[in-house]
Amino acid sequence: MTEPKRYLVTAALPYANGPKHIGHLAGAYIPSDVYVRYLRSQGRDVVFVCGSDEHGTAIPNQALKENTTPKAIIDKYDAQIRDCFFKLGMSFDIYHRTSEPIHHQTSQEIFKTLYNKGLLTEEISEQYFDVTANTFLADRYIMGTCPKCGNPNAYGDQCEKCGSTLSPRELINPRSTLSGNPPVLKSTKHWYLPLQNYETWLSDWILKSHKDDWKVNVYGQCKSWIDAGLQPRAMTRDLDWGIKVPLPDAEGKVLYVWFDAPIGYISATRALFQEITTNKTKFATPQKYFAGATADDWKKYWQDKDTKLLHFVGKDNIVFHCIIFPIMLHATGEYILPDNVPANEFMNLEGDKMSTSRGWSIEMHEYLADFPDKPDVLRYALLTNLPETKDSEFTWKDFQAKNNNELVAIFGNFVNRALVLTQKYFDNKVPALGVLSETDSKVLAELKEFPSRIGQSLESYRFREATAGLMDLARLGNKYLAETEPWKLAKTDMARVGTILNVALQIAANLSIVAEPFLPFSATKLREMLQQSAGKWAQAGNSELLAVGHSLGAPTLLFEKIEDEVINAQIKKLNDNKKAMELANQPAEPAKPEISFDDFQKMDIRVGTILQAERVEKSKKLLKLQVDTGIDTRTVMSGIAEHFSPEEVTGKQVTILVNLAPRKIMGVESQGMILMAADKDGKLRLLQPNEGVSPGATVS
RNA sequence: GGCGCGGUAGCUCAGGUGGUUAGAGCGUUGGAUUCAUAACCCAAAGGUCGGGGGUUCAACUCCCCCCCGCGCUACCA
Repeated sequence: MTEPKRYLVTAALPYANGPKHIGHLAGAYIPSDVYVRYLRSQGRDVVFVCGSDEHGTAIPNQALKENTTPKAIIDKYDAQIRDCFFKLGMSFDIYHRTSEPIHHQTSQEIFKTLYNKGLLTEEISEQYFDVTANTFLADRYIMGTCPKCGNPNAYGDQCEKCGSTLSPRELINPRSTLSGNPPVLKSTKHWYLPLQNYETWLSDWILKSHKDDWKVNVYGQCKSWIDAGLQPRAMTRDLDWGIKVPLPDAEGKVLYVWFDAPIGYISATRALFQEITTNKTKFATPQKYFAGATADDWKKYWQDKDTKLLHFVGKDNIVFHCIIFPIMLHATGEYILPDNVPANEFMNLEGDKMSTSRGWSIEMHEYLADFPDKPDVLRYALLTNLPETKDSEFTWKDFQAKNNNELVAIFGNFVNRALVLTQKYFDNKVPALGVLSETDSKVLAELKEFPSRIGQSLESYRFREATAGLMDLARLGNKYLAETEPWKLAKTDMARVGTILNVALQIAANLSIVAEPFLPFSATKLREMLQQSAGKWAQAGNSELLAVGHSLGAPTLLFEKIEDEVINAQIKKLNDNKKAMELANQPAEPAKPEISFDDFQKMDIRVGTILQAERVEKSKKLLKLQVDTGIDTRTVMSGIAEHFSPEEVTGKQVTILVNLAPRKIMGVESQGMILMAADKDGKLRLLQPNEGVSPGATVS
């Protein structure tokens, strides 16, 4: 395998319309970070970019929902995601934003390049337009009756009841979800990228040259798309949020978010080199290769054939990173193509698909709030169970087990044993190495094998296997101690004990190097314990990392156990969250059959005041109320005792139906009915006039 | 409906181009041990590899059909 001159690694740009969850981490971010940290440890020239994706229709719509501006939305979620990534140890050289001017510029340049080359086609089509909101509507924002099953709440792209895919024009009685009004058809012009023109080229590139080195799930999905035949795809949208189409006759039009988002990788790289050359490094971790870099050096990473470009994404992104973006890059004639797109599948959670909107997810910021000192535990739990070949499953019990049985019991325990023994017998100094026994030699020989084996797994994007390799190294240490039993020899042969502990400590020192890409925080902690400077991958496997007589730091615990209560609380939180979201998302009760005005007129509804309230014996639900109706003072039995105490309703104005036929309830005659609003969760609320009115005021 | 990816021990998952007794971790059981966050170490039990056909001397691995899960897509491969 010939080693590339340099690497450019991208991690999917998170969409800044909401918080991101651990499924996103497992899909793209954690693996990419491990990979990059490994490359850096190898001394390779690598740039690692990411950033917030801040355009598209969902952003202004989220703003509408949160009653704020699109800018406020992206600022909020960009800051949140950025902060979480930092706390989880994501080592981007730059975390950029697609709202930055340099990205607008880059995207427009690429659009213009394609346009000037005559590679874009113009088409005029009729699209639904919301007159009140003064905007064209994306398919998802149009609802109507499904032509196939009659579901009145089908979306413009799909009916979720019968599952059929729709186009907005098929909907019966379409309405805009923004205003609720029926939209009108309006013709509009857009620029399309004729993907079908690149079929042969794409087929050669993917189906022929990457048949063996791309993952089957990625290859299969690409093949499916290519075999299906590609269609022209609109690269512009009617929207006032995004990157302006850089053409004279394009008022009110922006670039399609999927056109500009992947270009964000390029902009981020440009911005990185601008920052390096102006010494503004905020979230960057520049490397020695950047010495003497110029602002134009980003081009080496995007245009030089000796650069290995890698896109880490989740499976929902495969088509954009393997088909559309490469076609864009290829069409410009200026850019290199990805060497690989090691996309992962999805990670499910406790038996169900992760979904922020359904409340069934573990958001990054929530995890960090609950486990602020445990970023590595999450990294490890995800790494050992990445959805590399198929959808995988995250459970809290498994998270606990991975922590308690592996990080604590194997990794942390081994380090602790080696250090505590050294402290006990050798005053915390690395003891001398004597004559090696057969066991020692065997262990040292095995130790030597680990770094390259783990490295090979990483270079083939087998992160689970690599992570298992790391833990196996700690196992080797434990096994070595169990076999040599230095605590027994301490009574008779201290020199031998020294040799054993020297070997054990060298294994621990190796762990700190090999663990760094996977568990960066713990690796640092371990280095501090060993009083060891950061080591490079090339040194790993070496059994002389720690010099004889070297003083060690105080042994502390690398990991701590996580108790059942903590895990149970998380599971409960998850279920509570889901229930809350179910309620919030539950549709309102369907309307009752129509009635006439006369029917309504028959009801005599008034505002009354509760003068007295008392509990009713043997009844959980009933309160016995004395209500001043303006006409009289009467007794009303009301089933609100589970929601209100007598004290809190006394003196309150309420809405009362006064001409309801009297009825005996629990032996007491109830003369009327208090009207209540029942929320989706069954909780009751009083209906009160917004200002006090005199008792007996009629309601109509 | 079509296409893609999956369906392997109780659980989470590995198993290039078909070939001796199908693997790992966890869990379970037994043993050993006490330096260590009762952790470590050793060992055992556990699978008709979704179901049914076929090719082959030989199939978890190739072909066909069916069932299930996930994803993509739509008068269309």
